Amino acid sequence: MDAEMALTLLQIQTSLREKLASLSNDLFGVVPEIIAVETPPKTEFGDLAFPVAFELAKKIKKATGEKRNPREIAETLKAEIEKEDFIEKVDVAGAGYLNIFVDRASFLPQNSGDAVVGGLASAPADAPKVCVEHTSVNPNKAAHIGHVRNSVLGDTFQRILGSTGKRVEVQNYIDNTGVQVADVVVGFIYLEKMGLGDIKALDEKLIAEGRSFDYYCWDLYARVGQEYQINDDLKSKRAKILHAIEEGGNATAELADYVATRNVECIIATMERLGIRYDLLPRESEILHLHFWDRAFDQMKQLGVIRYESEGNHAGCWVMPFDSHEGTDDHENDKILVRSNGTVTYTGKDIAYQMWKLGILGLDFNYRLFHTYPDGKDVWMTAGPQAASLQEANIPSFGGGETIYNVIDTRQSYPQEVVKKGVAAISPERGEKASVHLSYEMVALSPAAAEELGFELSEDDRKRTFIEMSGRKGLGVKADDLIDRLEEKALAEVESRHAGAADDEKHHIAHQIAVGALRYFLLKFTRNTVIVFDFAEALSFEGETGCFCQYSAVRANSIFRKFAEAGGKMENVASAIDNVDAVGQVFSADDGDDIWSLAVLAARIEDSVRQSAAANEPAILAKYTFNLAKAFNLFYHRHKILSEPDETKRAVLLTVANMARISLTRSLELLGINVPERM
RNA sequence: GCUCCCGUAGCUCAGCUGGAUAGAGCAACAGCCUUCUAAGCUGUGGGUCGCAGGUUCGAGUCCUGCCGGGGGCGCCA
Repeated sequence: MDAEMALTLLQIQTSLREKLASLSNDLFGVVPEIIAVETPPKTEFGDLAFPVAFELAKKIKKATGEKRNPREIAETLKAEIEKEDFIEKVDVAGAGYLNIFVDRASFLPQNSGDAVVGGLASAPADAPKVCVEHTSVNPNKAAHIGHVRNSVLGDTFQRILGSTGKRVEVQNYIDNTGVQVADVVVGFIYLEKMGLGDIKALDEKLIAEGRSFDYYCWDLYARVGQEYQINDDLKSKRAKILHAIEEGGNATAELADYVATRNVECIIATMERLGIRYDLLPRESEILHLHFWDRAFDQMKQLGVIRYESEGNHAGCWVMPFDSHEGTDDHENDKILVRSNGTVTYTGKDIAYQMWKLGILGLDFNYRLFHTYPDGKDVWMTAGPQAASLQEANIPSFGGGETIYNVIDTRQSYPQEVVKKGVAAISPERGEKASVHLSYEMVALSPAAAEELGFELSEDDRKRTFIEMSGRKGLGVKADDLIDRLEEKALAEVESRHAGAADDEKHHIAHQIAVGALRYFLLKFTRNTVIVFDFAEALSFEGETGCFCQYSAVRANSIFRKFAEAGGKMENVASAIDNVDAVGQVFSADDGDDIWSLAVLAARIEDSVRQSAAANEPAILAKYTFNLAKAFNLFYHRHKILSEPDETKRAVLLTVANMARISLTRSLELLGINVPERM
């Protein structure tokens, strides 16, 4: 097969778009801004559909006043388009659709095997870098299911970007000097009466008992929250503790650092269970101690993007003028970055951090190796000024991304808007498009789920459609608990199917199924849908689930295992499908459309990934994956592949099944879901 | 009060920059395991796309208003 002649579906699509644009210009003297392409609702309608004639009719009328029939326009285009040799035929359908039928017999060998995902490639070393920040759980407690939505979205999006040729750096911001950490520190010092030594001893005791530090902190944080309500004295301690932590270089800060770091370790371990990893953990303490804010502040003052207020409500503050956002009439729209007492707001610090991410701050962190994953991948953490002299030789270069994606829930869209506008004001040439807020809705609990967790609800709460999780109240589904339950349930299923398998293997499979279930569950919803968590739904392995997709891929693999065991050779299959006439006959038979529909769906993976990347919406890829799995299951039931007597047809069935499993495996991989050996 | 998002089958959700007969899963009912794994497949029922106007050859999708639900609006983070 001539490699230069091989065309992927997306290339065919692009080529037709270009052709249609020039034809429009040549034949009608107008060019639509965009040539829309659709997927026809049924295989009988073709493989690609262009509603371009409607658009042209509109344009022509506007330009000349002449009313043209879309069908007639489509007929004119059809005659030209049909000349392309990768096209079998073109139909004009409906009111004027241009339906394209790809030449199946020549498409198949060109896109068989790994070629079906050939358009997806990892980034070359000199590719532009983008940064994705996700997870960013306050390091004062265990991660809950809401945090996992963030991490799974970010991790999946990161994988998607990578497959479109971007070099991706994943950051997990650690707010180690914030109020949430301070709250737990207040709990340790004033409620538990513990010092650093006591906490370390507690930590060892917990490990010995098989309990985890982040769970302990989860409960302690909730206790502190409760206590604050009735104990003003305790609450007054918080400000002092917070100040000591921010300042650093004292016993309280040391204690806080231990607590925060242990929680980070626990959270990283939780995420690692789900296949989620990071390149860098930037910490707030370094942003403070390396004076990132001061640098950002200087730049903003120099450029005049912020203003000192000498009178009014904000007298004594430095503010960023911000007039286009939603706000109350009672408050001016300007965003305060430096308070009248001289302290910096969170948004101020965030602007400095965003500037660093974009490479426009003019300062860098120091770094230290934080952790190495079992396969050798390193995670780095930022380090303070004292680390400057002992910087390791081979520290990767961090930050300085072309585009920065911040995965943060939608409730923070206002401060994110300020950050974006702020850095765009500092660097107009990069502009607002360099900062993307990948927002998503929260994961809430159904009243039933909250009660299942043992929380007592008021009458009013019970009537609500959902109840927000709250770390402060200790209300939430902890990530590790849910993963444990999923693994347990999956293990029971594996036991019942493969009782004879080794324990290691059974556990491994159960783990893969659990991860698939959880990740798919969180990815199938679009970002702006509130997920009302329901145990039954989250624990399901049937229907639209990760498990369903995995099962489909496992079945496909099993066909090829059997095929190889019987001495089958894929080379023979490849040469059999080079027979264009015979393959053409298979596709023109009664079930030809049916077989082709799976091949063409498998070939749509690249388009799906690109759509997903362009819309910043992993759910698009999740839906595609499920549809492909479903289509394969249907194919599997309709066609007896290995026992097919006709040699060419068998080769076609095997080729199409192979395309489907390669595509399915790849799209699952992009969702962070592995295909088990057996299920 | 200002502002953003949502309202699609009994339930939970898709519906690609306006396009073909509005789809999927769950739940319900009826079928399919001597044949590549039944965590599967097939079939049936189920819809005034919140309501009312408007733009368009064409509206679940765009515009306006209203109703209902949620978020945001701090010298918190």
